[in-house]
Amino acid sequence: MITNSVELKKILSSKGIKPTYQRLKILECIQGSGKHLTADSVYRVLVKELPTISKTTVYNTLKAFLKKEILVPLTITGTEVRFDYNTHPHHHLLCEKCGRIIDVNVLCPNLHRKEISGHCIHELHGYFRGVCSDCMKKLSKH
Amino acid sequence: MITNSVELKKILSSKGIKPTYQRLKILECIQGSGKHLTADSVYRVLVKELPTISKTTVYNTLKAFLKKEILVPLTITGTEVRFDYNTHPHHHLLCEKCGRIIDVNVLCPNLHRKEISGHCIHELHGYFRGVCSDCMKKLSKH
DNA sequence: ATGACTGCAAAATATTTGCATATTC
DNA sequence: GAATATGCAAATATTTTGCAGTCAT
Repeated sequence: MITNSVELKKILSSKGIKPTYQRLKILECIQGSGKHLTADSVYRVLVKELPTISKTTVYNTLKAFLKKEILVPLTITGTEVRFDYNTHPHHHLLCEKCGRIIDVNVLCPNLHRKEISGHCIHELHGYFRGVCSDCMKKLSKH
Repeated sequence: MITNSVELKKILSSKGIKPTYQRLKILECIQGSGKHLTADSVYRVLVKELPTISKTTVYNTLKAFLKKEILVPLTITGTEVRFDYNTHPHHHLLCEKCGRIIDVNVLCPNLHRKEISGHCIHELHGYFRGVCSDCMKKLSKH
């Protein structure tokens, strides 16, 4: 990731979102982490250097980012939403051993379909459940 | 759906789950609905004819069914888990207009892969976001 | 009577809302 | 200074946990 604060500001402005300090920090946090953070984890990271930030602002902001399609929601665990910086479509793996969510690149013929049996398709979310390669290695040592 | 109470009882027994009255009712409710219910909607349906049933039992039971792979969790909205009676793997569509979750049958070459870049795959969940055919029809009338 | 199942109440977790204050153009 | 954004506190929604009572074998 080479995207810096100035570029993130441009992205927000181009989508009609005022690039306030909090909003920039929230976007920077998610795109810089390389992970799939929840609203709560974004809050916990930011509150260290920005002690006055509130969870409400984090939630408001993330919701706005979703609407403008700056972020994509990952709803894999079912009890929390994670946020993915919207680069290109890809699948995910939820590791049943360590709980991590890992990017997986697979070819999928359905990724760019616009219509399926009369339904209009906007996007495809695919995720696998299984055991990640790291956990597989640990298991095979025993 | 032709599966009846007797067959459901067999399914539970064969998976090592004691087929109590509550458990049978819960499974019957989900498999008979043809929909994708949440724990809360299962509870609200059952409490009408079984006023003493508790949400705790519904949650306990559904969790046990997941572990034994009698049901599959649908985690599409991100703030609630829906339950699908596990017949054969299929994709879903979340309609952005009406909010319904609809079964979609698509061919997917990744549905039966057991391994991807070192990760061990147990199952694939795929869902589309878009507008369902019913809502598309309504839209085109204007 | 032993172990598993059920259900109430309370806790924990995740998210939303109302409203007053603060910030920005 | 009008409009928008922020943040506190309280409310809501979903799920989990502790524990006591119940049921079936």
